[in-house]
Amino acid sequence: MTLQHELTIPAVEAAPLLLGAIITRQLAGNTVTARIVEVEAYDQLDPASHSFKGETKRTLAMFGPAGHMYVYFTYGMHYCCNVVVGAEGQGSAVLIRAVEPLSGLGFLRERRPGIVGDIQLTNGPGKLCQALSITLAENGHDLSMPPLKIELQQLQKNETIIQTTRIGISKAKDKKSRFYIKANPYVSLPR
DNA sequence: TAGTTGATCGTCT
DNA sequence: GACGATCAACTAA
Repeated sequence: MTLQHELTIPAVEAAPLLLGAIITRQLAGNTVTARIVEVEAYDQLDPASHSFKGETKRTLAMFGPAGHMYVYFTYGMHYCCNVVVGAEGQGSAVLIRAVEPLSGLGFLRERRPGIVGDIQLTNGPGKLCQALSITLAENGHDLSMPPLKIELQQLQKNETIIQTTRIGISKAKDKKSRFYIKANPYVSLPR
């Protein structure tokens, strides 16, 4: 079963599946691993989704095959990364909102100078992209291959998935498309 | 501690 | 020419 195959399902089903998945990032001789603890589902029927208005040059990767990366740049200074899901051409993706660093903490701190605690390194979409050095260069990358890889994992027995409303956007705020692991300290919080 | 705003640019209208 | 799936610094109280 390939990653692409496992993720060829609707975004709302792929989102909980991606919780607990392990990200392996190799960069400049360093290997960093992290676990996904918070995600958000987007599909083409969602007014807040970049794919809502159809395929454009910018959102091209979002319409590609599942298991690839969709990276976009926003607010003039932040990148956000998504895992493309669903059938090719469908325009569904799951935004990675927060991860829990497992190894390579030193490298992450290096990427985010001035950050004190471990939690603030990766508890937000813009933050984790900076920490993992994810930019437009990773747009469209196949996530079953190094240097950026995702492997699905079972959650621990004592971990629970919470589904709730979204954060940080103005359109379709009330959709319950956000999923996170209950009581995980690395989950981003409402402001 | 809650609320506001500046930074900064690719993409779309 | 306006805006955004954000973040952090600042202000007021």
